[in-house]
Amino acid sequence: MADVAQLAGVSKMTVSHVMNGHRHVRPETRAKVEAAMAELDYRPNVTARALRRGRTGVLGLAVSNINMTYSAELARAVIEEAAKHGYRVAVEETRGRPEAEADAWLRSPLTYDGLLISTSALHRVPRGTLPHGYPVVALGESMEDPAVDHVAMDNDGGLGLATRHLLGPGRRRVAFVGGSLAGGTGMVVHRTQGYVETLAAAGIDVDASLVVPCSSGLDGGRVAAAAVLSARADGAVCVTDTVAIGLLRGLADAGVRVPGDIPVVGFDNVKPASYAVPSLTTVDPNVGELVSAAMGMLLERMSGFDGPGRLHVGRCVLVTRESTAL
Amino acid sequence: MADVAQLAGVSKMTVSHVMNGHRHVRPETRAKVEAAMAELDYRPNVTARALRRGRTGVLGLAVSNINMTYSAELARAVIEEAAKHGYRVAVEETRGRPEAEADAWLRSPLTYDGLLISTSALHRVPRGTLPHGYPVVALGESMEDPAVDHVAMDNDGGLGLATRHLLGPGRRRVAFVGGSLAGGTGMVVHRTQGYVETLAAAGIDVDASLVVPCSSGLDGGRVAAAAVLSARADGAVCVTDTVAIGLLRGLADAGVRVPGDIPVVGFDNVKPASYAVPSLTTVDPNVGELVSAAMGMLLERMSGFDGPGRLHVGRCVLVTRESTAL
DNA sequence: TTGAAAGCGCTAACAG
DNA sequence: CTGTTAGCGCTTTCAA
Repeated sequence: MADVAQLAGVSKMTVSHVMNGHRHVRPETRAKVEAAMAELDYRPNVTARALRRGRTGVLGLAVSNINMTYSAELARAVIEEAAKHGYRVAVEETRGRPEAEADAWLRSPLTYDGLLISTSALHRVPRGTLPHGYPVVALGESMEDPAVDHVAMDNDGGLGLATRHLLGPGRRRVAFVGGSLAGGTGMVVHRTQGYVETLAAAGIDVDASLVVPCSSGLDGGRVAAAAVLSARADGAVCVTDTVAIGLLRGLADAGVRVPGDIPVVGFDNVKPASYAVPSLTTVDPNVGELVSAAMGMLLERMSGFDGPGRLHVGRCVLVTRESTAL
Repeated sequence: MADVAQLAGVSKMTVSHVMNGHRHVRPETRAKVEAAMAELDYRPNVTARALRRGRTGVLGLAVSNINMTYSAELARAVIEEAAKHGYRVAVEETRGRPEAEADAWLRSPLTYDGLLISTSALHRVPRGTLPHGYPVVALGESMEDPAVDHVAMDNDGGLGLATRHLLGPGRRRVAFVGGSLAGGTGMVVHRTQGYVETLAAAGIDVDASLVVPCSSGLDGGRVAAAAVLSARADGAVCVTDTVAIGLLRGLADAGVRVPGDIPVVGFDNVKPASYAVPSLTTVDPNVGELVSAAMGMLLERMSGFDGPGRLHVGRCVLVTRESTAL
């Protein structure tokens, strides 16, 4: 920058103002500066700028698994919402690893003006580890840290919608694929709870063999098909669309027809759900609305709001498609 | 940091060394410093550190569309490869707008120690706009900027594999879905070229109605189904797996059986391809190998290599599955 | 084993 | 309309 200033015969300040348009510069001066910048192929050092300004214009988004469709769609929504407010977004992946990893990640983020975290392992992060006094909003499951703003979907209620949709005339053996009666991520716990409560309300005892745990990817659902069949399920609710799409594949492997033999419901209303064969009935958590709520909270934190953590819970809607069309 | 130093009764330097382990500190001194850091909930300012050190330990990855499965899987591969070398990765989305790609490239320079760009619109960025002398590797299609390292897949050859796989006894009307005879992104141009060349080698004239342009998402493929059918195609190669999965859905809508009526092939060997119903035959570009080549080049650039741009082209392999099992 | 000084590249605040 | 001064928070260099 000093070189540019010297070549243009002005001070560094003038160069700075030409770059930022922060004040009026005489056209000839501006032209000289711009010529010098071009001549020297000058590029501002954004690190120095950030240090001086105290802000970067970039928000961070932490997701546990960047190639899960849900994360990717969430990222897209966050990027669009942030752009409306003039911010860029950088996405980082935490791999959903517990304490150590999340903690290490959380110690470093001061490059970002604010941070959105959507990670499944966060419920295991010791309370107080999160950087209070630094703008953070947790997206997704509760971390049980009351000092941090949370935006959650209504996992419990959403899974209730899905389960009730399947429970019907003569159908009482609805499986829950990807659920767990023995704990797990916050998301799994809450969705399992929704399943259990809904069965209870319908007067059905939970048959543990119908709660089929599985890994969170496509593969988890595919593998789970065997257990679903051997439990003689007459319907299947899945913990996520990804698991559901895997299950569709697993059922196809076994020659089972969907919805004819077993209707299937997912959760998340991710785009591929409507392109699956058969297209997937699912629970739409309204991510756009969640993201805009989260962004609102984050911006408030960034402009100095320092109150206690708040909680926003979205509302879910059932979207019916072929996989439950009987 | 000054506060910590004062509370611990030492100089800022000692605090710095306790943090970084750069030199020996007497255990009692270290303990005092650590106590002070905990007491004050001290968090180092990574921006200041980066400014002083001249490096951040973070690499940038620019993708045009973060919720395309391919981008997400690429990101995952890059993150893992970078981790092997001690780097974190931040992913940014450019939405395929040339300005945004140039922007990520031009403005991020000193935030990231190096930058990988997976481009679709970059071929439209004016040559010379790009910051030479800053570590950059382009992943994917050529930008025709010979000063920049490129790592590309063999789009042309890969599409040849796919097309030849379908051309066979009595099958001469193989469509190319998502292709374009009129230009487009570098990727589309190269894959179309592979299609055209392969037909030529088989002595078949290109029927323009069999080259069906479409948007790049699932929807593009779904919508394209109608054109494929009305062109009386007897097989379909798709520009990407995503388009292919959309096409499967579109054909299912029309009651057309795959592979019975029309076998389908994709490109990218993205994970959902093997979970589609029917599972999708596709071209595997070997992303892992491409990423490791790109990372190698990037690390060389980061350690000062300043030679002319290099080109690495990977090799593709056909993976056959149900969608072409006759 | 510890400290003091200098400065990374930039911009806010105050002149002129 | 333009320049000067000071300093963001940290680490490198040199000195003790």
